[in-house]
Amino acid sequence: MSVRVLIVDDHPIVRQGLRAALEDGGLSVVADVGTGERALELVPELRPDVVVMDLQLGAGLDGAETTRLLRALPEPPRVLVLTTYDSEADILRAIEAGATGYLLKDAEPGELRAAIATAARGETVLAPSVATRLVSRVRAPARTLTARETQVLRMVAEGASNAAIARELFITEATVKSHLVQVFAKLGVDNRTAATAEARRRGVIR
Amino acid sequence: MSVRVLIVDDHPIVRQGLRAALEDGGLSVVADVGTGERALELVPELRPDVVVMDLQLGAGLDGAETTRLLRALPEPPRVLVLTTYDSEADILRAIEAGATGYLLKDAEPGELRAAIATAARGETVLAPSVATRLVSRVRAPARTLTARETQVLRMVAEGASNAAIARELFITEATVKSHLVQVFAKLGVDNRTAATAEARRRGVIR
DNA sequence: CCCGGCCTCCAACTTTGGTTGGAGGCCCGC
DNA sequence: GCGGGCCTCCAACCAAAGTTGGAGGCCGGG
Repeated sequence: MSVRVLIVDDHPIVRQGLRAALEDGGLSVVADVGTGERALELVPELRPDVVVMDLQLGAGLDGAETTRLLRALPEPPRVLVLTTYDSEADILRAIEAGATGYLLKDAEPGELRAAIATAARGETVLAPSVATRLVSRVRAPARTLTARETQVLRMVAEGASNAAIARELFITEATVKSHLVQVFAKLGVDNRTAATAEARRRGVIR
Repeated sequence: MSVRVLIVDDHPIVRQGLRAALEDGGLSVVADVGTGERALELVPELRPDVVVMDLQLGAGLDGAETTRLLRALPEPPRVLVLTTYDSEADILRAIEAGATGYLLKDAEPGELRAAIATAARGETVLAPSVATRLVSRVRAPARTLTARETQVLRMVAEGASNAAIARELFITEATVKSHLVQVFAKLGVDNRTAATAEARRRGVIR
């Protein structure tokens, strides 16, 4: 019996392409939808084995959040993330939300079908570039930013001053500077603009 | 006789989706290719009326450059850009490269087919959000950055210091600061990190 | 229980960035 | 030929940002 798939992507063109690619390969596409909300409605009813999920879904629920909610259902489907970006932040969010796999949209239809079969069996499947990122993250002994540091960095990237950040977070400017010292050291830079550039490059912010 | 279309997109899934959407609508897809180079090879031979072009094409020629080269051919095809982003920089580059239209990938298949018909007649077709950006750009009396200002801003966004920028451009730091004063005023901000954030938001840098 | 990481804060200092109000040369279009 | 935009440069000042070398409280794991 063939694997039952539900497609979540906000682009109609991509939905149509996926459907064609999967049905050509003998898979059964039970539905294709454009929003996370719609996916949450249909999954309990249609019981797909695998949900193919885009991360960027326009307004409303995003792909990672939808994945988390789907995985919280009784007898949840496997979720295979299929997206354009391989930023570290996206990958980590998706995996920690419970995704069984992470593929990029430049995948060939054949790879994609193989990945769905693998995901249906509950085995993890990662695109090569995604795997590389994860491995290098494990190897590099986690010069990883803490939650607070990331939060501060994100505000810096928006153009906020230290004073503004302090106000918004109800801490002193001294503390903001302390966090930034850590951030600069971890990213190997020495000023805030370089930090946002490097963070973007590494994908810790988008 | 039906409109002849050639598809250029680096994602096989999207190519398949586009092909399905267009053929369902009675259009004739003469080929779909993944690179600009391949498009340049096939167009003189297949003579499509309209080329549907993604801007992001991975390695090699990008969509804007490919558009420019296609439009330089004898009896060139119309080029309809179909992409994910509506950044000002992308839009301007595409239009000035000779694109006849600019649509976003969240378009419905029906809209897309209508746009192709319009483009085939040589009329311009813009997605609403793209049109809005263009109009607001015309209305706002061109608080537009000069070449030099953009160059400096781009280096700022990379995290370069004023001193580093001065060195690289063979000008003094005073000049760099002068340019930045202009940039800040035009973008309505008062520091370099906010400037890069705003520039990114407006799509003047990516 | 104590160690380590995280978050908070401080003072005092140096450096960089940003502001103000200029100026001159160049080139283009009117 | 001249006005205007662009690019260049200057001095001097003020305001942020970044550095250094601390410290204390909290929490979770060994």
